[in-house]
Amino acid sequence: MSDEYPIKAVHTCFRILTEIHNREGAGVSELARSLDLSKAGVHKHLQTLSQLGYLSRDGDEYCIALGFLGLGLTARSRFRVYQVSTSLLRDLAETSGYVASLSSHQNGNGICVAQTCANDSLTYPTREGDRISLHATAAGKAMLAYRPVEEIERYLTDGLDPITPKTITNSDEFRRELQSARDRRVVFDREESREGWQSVASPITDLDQVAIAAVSVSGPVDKLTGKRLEEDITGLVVSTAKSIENRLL
Amino acid sequence: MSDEYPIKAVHTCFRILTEIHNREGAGVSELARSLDLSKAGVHKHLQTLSQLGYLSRDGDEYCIALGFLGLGLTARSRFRVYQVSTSLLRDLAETSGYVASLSSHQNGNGICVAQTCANDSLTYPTREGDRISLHATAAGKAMLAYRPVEEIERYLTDGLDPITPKTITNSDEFRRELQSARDRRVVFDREESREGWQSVASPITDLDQVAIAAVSVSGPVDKLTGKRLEEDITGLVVSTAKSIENRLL
DNA sequence: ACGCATGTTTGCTACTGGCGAACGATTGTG
DNA sequence: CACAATCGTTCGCCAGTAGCAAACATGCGT
Repeated sequence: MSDEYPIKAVHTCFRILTEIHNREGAGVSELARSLDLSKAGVHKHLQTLSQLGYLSRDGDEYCIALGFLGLGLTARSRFRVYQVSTSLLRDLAETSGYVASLSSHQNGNGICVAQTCANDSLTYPTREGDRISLHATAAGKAMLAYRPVEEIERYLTDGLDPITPKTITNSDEFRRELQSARDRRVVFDREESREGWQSVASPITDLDQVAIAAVSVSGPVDKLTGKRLEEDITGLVVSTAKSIENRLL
Repeated sequence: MSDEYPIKAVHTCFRILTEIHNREGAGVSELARSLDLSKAGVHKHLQTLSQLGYLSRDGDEYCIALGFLGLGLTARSRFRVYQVSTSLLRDLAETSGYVASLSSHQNGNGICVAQTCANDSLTYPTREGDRISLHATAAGKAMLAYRPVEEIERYLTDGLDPITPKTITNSDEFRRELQSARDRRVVFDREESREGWQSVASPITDLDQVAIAAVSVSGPVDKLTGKRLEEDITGLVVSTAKSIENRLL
């Protein structure tokens, strides 16, 4: 399946794009160096992408342009889960007082689809559209727990990279974590993906009990005591996830 | 400049993507037919893009996937104009009672960057992220009017394609339209881009009086009388554009 | 059972993606 | 002020691949 990408040029094209995305703008030499490509080659790609309206020059570096906005927003609005969740997410953020997110599962990847903050002082590091790891985040674990066994095993063989010192990297421990997620329909993230932040998540499953998305609330460790997290907010998250599932029927 | 795109494969890759985007999902044969490519070639592209997470199979057709969401949203949030406009746009939509939009100019293209509707019953056909034509929309004309002369002339030579029966296609008439836009800092769109819809727009310019964006309000012809459009709403649009310009300093 | 649509796979070849090297333009450093 | 070290860009060039035609597999409606 994942021999190699059939069309190499497209692959390098998106390698360049994501590198620019991560660096929030970059120049030719910079990109050629970090992607191990020739300057000339990178330059050709940048020219092509600029002409097509997917990159724009901002001073001396290339930046992601608005050409992607339409693609990204229609991809999201096609999602029924997203459509029915927006109002519920807002409520969840306000009653919990922290950051409420909707994440989705697509092709073995987790993506934060929508996010609402209770107030502007909270600057949660994950943003809408960001990829989230399936093993280190609450939403990721919630989704992974409700996926077919073979998919879980395949994920485990790829290895559980440590993202913070508290990330679960032991396979057996991780399997227990998923089992507990299935038992209680809730998972926690205790600084496993971002130091200083913890979360609670609950899965959103289809009629076959396969996860398609997850709801989560995240807050800074110093403002969110264990008790409040594990009791009050946990209840809110689970009931929001349930409500969303009902709206999908 | 626009000899040909240096990297053809990337060009066809995005031709395929936009075709899927326009059709809101498509299959291999369908795409090969309308883009005049071989089925095998299209298939390779689709496989590559799927593996990279930019397409997903939904039943029997390929759809734009969430991989683009991150790219699109960061492109937008990088825009200072967007950042400072959101609250003002909301106010504009509410006080006018119709649809308020912020459009931007990038590489000779217009794009609707943000949009707020006063109420949900309004279903304005242009959505966030959509390309808008520079000669048939109010926002497009507002921006074009405040661009360098050579750019305007270049645009005129490409031809003013009629989009609706009321689209201005005569070069001289169009030049007069732009002049009037410069005189009053306001332009109208009277069903020139969408039948049944009209708009008012005012440009947002930088210190050199070059347009970088435009603010507009759109409403259905049967609910928006000429008087209200040309007086009350026009004033609101112009003052909103001015406020945004001030916030940019 | 057949015909016709689809998606997928297989060689094959002309073309092109990506390389190294060289060229100006800028920068900043001694 | 000149030198060194960047940067982005352009130029040929060759191996490798993008894209083709055609065959194959599969599913649908008649």
